[in-house]
Amino acid sequence: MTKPTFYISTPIYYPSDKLHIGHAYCTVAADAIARYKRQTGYDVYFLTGSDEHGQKIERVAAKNNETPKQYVDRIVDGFKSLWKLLDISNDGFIRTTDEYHEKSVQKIFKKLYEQGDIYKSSYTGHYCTPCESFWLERQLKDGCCPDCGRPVEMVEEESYFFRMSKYADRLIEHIKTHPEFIQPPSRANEMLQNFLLPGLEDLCVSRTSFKWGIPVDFDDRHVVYVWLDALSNYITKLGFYSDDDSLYKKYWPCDIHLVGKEIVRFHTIIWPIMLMALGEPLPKQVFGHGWLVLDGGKMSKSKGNVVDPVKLCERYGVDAIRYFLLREVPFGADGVFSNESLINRINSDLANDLGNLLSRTVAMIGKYFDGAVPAPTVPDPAQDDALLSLAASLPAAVEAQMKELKLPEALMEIWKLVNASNKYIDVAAPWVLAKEESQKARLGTVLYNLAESLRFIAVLIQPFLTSTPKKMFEQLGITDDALKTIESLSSFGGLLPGTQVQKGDSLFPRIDVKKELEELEAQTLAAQAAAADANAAPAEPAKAEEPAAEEAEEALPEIDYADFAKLDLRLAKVLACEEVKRSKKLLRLTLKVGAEERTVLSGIKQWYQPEDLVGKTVVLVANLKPITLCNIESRGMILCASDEGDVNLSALTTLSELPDGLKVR
RNA sequence: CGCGGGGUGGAGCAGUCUGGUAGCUCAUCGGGCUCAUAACCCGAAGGUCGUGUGGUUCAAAUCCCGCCCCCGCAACCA
Repeated sequence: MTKPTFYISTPIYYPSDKLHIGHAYCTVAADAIARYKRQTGYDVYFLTGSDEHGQKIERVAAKNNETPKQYVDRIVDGFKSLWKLLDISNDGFIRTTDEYHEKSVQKIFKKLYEQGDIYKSSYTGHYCTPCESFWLERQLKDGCCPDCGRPVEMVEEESYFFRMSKYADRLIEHIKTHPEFIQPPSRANEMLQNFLLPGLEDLCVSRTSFKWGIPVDFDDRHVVYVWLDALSNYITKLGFYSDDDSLYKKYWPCDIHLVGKEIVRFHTIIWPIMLMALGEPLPKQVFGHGWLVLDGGKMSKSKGNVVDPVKLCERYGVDAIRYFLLREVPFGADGVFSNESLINRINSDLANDLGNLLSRTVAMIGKYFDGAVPAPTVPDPAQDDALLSLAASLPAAVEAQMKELKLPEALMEIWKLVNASNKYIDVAAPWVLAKEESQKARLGTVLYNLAESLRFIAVLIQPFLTSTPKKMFEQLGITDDALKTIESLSSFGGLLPGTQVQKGDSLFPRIDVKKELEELEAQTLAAQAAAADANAAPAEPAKAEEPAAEEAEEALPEIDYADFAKLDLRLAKVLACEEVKRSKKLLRLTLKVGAEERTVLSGIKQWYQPEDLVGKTVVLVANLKPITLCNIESRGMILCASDEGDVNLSALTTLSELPDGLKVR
């Protein structure tokens, strides 16, 4: 009989930076699921990888004086070594720069073009000429390029578009009839309400503004743009549209795409529509996991609070980190990361409960039976039943949780046996039995039950922790691989009496919380000081962080008077001012400019009450191209001054009262 | 009226769908034990379940309505 297949993927991560603990979380979770499925008899394919194209990479590489390829090679090596460190058991690693992928994507693009789902049109956006890049509205900083601080202009670029709207109805239908498709279910509502039901826009799928991407083979000025390239990885790695698509035939459709909640949208809208257009089956499930949130809020480079998984592993060990990630975060929701919660988790669950249990059990077998596991000859149902029946029911209990991808709950089930074993020791009191020679057989039974329970535990935690079960088997003296399988748990009593146990090191040394936190605090301070030094001294740029923004801050290029004269600046009187409903930022101002009245929107709700402004004279850029925001046309902008973080802001006005309409120059 | 999630003992969460004595982990306090990594086991204290003293009901954390606060997504700082 052939095994059923199971295909699981993580996102392919973007190598613009090193990976942080959030990426590690997703990949470790996928790994635990993959290992569990293998353990329970599936033929698993587990895929992860890297998404290597795009302008950002092109640019970061240039900053490092590397070619994009050199740069991604280096960073992706880092990805791979992190996964190795974390004992990730992926079967494949795809890089979007791999040749098979590029070829296959070109074929996909061509097919969609030929069948009319991709068409050529043009795209209008904010363009920064010196940087040669397009920016989204919200990326702009004070209306200027976030990279160099210079003004952007509206530019049209020829692009290919993917006709998503054509498949929207089918997708809506699919989501409604397949409740398991988007998990957790709240995400499905979000997608439906926010994107699908209001109507899909066609997606821009090519760019001419940069080169670092897969060329469109029939129009080489264009490069395939992000999603069509990246999402395809899930099938190109399996050989889709290649000479050998046997893996594709075997494993597709995917069982689970595990993704962060921020990219659920792309995986549940763009990706299925791409597959529909290709005439291929859709993945069975897209699971959006939550984030590891730091004490102070979201993890971000600018806050300087990014948690490096490598450092954590060095300090606490890989299994401790894996355990924390899998246990602490409710799957599908956000979880909080803090050093304190990490250390507490390690101490209580791993050191106190599990490590200590193994230690005391092995020690007693050593002490009372010279290290040979005794035979269970004298059962005492009153004491033993609770333990034995719990152990017997455990594999099914774990399965029930894993079926719903409830990883923390699965671990909690296993820990019930850990706790029950500790309690069993207390109830059976082996040290009392040891005092009476007549109780020796009963003592042996108690210790046997403990050792066997530990074997159950070791077997069941194998998907979650990787080195710990090995150490446990070693200390328990179990060498027969048959005793390490899930099948060997079908009955309690697989462990052979006479097995020689071996006292070893503590599984998880206990951490002194207070001392540890103090030390970490000191380290953080040192790191901050070092960072400050690095900023002050323009020495070797160890890593290309983001100094560019600051450099650009002071110096905009000189302009001629003629450039300035293009601005029509006017004094304007605020006749009326009201909040724009549905907007967090905008105030709607009615201005009198000489004989004229006009409506101007300004994003200053945060700083001004509407009544603060009425009657005031402000400076208006009168000949700015009108724009529609929140369905209101804004004709011009008023000038304000603000500090770096936009903490303080003030609208500009005049020192003495002057009539509105006057020219400012 | 954009969409969604959340507000439960000091901290983090479950319970809400299918109303019926408010549960778990950690921290605190008391006790037990000494095999073990000052670990383990037992017990206690601590909550008017955001709010209206709203509605339905014999009965509401749970269902309905209003309001407040937090967080994410989306959309707009011209």
